Amino acid sequence: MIDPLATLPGYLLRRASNAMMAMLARELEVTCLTTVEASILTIIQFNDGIRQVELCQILDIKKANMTPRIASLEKRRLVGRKPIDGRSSGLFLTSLGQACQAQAWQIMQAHERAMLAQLGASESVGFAPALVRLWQMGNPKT
Amino acid sequence: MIDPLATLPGYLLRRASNAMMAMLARELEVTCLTTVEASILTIIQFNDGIRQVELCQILDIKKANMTPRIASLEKRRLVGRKPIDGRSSGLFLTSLGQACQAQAWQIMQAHERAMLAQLGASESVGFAPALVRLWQMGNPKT
DNA sequence: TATTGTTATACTCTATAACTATA
DNA sequence: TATAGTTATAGAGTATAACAATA
Repeated sequence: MIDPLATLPGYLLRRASNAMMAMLARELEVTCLTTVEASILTIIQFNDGIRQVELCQILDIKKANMTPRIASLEKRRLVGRKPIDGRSSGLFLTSLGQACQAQAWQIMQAHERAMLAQLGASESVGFAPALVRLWQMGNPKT
Repeated sequence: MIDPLATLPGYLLRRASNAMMAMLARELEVTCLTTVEASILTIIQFNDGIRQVELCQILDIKKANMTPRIASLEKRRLVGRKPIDGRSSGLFLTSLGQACQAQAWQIMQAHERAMLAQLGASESVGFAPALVRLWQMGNPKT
């Protein structure tokens, strides 16, 4: 069977991304967090008091789709809100949220190490810079 | 604003993949094909008479989800079926399907060239091999 | 019995518009 | 007027189970 797409870096990019995301999702199951939830908790941990709209900018998620995610994290007592003004709040991690994030962060870092361990020196040296360039290529702004 | 995820190759992999897929989808709009439809047509073009189940294996799509995609391509007179036995057919491209695939293939190849043009020598040399390794890492079989 | 393809269904993710309340 | 957040909704993409027809 011939796979003409297997020669295209763009196709390989998608398949590699899907494979790694599926792997990370499985690894994060013990934390009861999805990959996006782990990302949200980690960003809040590093940016205490961040607002939803800023979270949306960083993760490129529409605000309408962020609302139910934050609501779920709040319902599970992982995230709290401190009013900033009448229309926005600063998000913070509860102590449970901090513990959950710490565990997820360990798993995410181990995942990265396992990924890089698969790559040879000539493959890994330019890997992250290449990805950053392509990411920026898709974002004509900035 | 601190983005702790921006240091993780796995996160960059996902962001780069999403950015490139969105760009390709926009570029393919003139063909009235989605990225997956362009992939399907291309695989059929290079594997005349392929069965749906084989297409599913190559693209890692569940057979239940392939059915409506092929039905749509058939309805649009891009793909036809030749009976193989009582339970399966070989897929082929109609002349319209061939023309459509050829146009999409040109766009996909131009897309790949534009991608690679963004990368420096040290970035591009190990890029595809790295992606293949990660893809295989997620597929313990074979 | 196993395989091919279909149907039905549900769940997630994403995208848009309209709404509120505040600034 | 613009912004932050919410609600409702529609469209993809994906996952499973059950089924018919055939090997």
